[in-house]
Amino acid sequence: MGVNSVTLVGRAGRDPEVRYFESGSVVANLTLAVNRRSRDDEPDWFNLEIWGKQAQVAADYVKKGSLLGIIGSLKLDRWTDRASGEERSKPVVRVDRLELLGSKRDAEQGGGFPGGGNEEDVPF
Amino acid sequence: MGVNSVTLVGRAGRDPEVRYFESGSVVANLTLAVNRRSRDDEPDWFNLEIWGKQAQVAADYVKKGSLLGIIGSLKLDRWTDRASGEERSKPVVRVDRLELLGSKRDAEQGGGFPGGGNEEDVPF
Amino acid sequence: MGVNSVTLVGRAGRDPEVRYFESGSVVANLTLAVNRRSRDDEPDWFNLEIWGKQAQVAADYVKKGSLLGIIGSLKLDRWTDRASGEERSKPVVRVDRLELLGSKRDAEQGGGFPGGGNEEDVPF
Amino acid sequence: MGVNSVTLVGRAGRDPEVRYFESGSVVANLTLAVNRRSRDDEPDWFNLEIWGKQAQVAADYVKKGSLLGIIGSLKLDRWTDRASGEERSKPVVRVDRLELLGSKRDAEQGGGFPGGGNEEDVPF
DNA sequence: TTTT
DNA sequence: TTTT
Repeated sequence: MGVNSVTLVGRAGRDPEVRYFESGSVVANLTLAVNRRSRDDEPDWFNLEIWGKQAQVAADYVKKGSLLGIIGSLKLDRWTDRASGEERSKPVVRVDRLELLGSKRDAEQGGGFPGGGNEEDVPF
Repeated sequence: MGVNSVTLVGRAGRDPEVRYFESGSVVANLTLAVNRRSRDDEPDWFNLEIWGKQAQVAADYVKKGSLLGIIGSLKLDRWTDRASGEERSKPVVRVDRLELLGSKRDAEQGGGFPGGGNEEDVPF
Repeated sequence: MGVNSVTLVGRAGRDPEVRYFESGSVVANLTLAVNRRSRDDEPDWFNLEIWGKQAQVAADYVKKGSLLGIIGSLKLDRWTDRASGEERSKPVVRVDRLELLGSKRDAEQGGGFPGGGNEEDVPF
Repeated sequence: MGVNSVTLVGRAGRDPEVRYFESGSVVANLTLAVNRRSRDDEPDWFNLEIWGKQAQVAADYVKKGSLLGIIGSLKLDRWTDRASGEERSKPVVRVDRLELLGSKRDAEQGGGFPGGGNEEDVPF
């Protein structure tokens, strides 16, 4: 009785942290910077959690700065702070699909979006 | 250079809080319970923020328990806790579209989908 | 290098057609009526294609009139019309996740979806 | 009573066609190639329809080959073929938000995301 | 804090 | 018809 779908495009803030469990499971964690509409705003930084094969893809191909597209769902990790006793929560995006968008090669070979880079030119 | 799209279906945990600003702006805030796949799990609770006309729709039609579909974007409200000096953040879903998908009252009143299947009959 | 995510909520126009292959694969096909913003407009009717376990869920629980939420991707089936030689295409939504959001029966009975509440009964 | 959300990332197959109406409305139409998971598969080609300010952005900045992210909804344009009398339909993605992904600056500077991880440095 |  |  719930639908929960999140699609994001942004850049990895760090190389992924990858953990291998004795069970054979793999999980990759990374942060993704997603711009807001106005370029003056700070981007939003989201915590991504990726399991299984896609985690291995992240481990092998995602680097700090990689442009990524992800499809997943949003969950709230909740816990009680020991010191203060306060309820805390951290949003985590559970990634179902990970797409590597563009690459260093893209950038080297040029192309892309003409006239970009000047905020005044992009009126949104 | 960012894409940020969130689609959720869940139930309102409370009647919306609506604030009217002197500027004429309206904002409605409410929490949405979105069930996880397993019914044993606690749902995720998300904070929704709705501006403008859709806020007025929320004020007029959304009640505790209403089944809602929303399309919007995910942002992280960030602040520094005065007492502890710690960085805090709270995820907020900024709603661009709000759909009323029915409520307990609908069900009680015999609402729902009478005689579906014939296109002429589809009452929505 | 592609991102393709579709989220829909609407009502099943017919009971699903389910096919079992010798390989053990299962596919369910159904149409979904999704309202446009204006209630005066006709809804959009989409073709859904569901494979595997979720197809079996569709076979067992989805009826004409069921309110469904789906997450998937959009593809265009293309072919050449034999008679006219023209290129044709039909959009199909490949469903990755299927959520049962209630049915006519729900509204009438005021209860949930048949067999619900017991995780073992809801194999997804 | 409908939810309809589509998020795509792909490349423009052509420069947009832009039409200006006497009413002052602007519409841009273009096709978007969205790759499937397997690179051996042909991409899906979608028809995009963009109105208003975003249409003007498309007119000014989108070129054949531009990498685009879009958020919108899926509709089916339907008509009856005059010659054959057959029902036809063509899927159209109505774009609510258009994002230009990748920029000249990216290309000029080579390699992704210089100095990432420090929010102050994030150049997008 | 929702709902089935 | 895009791109890698």
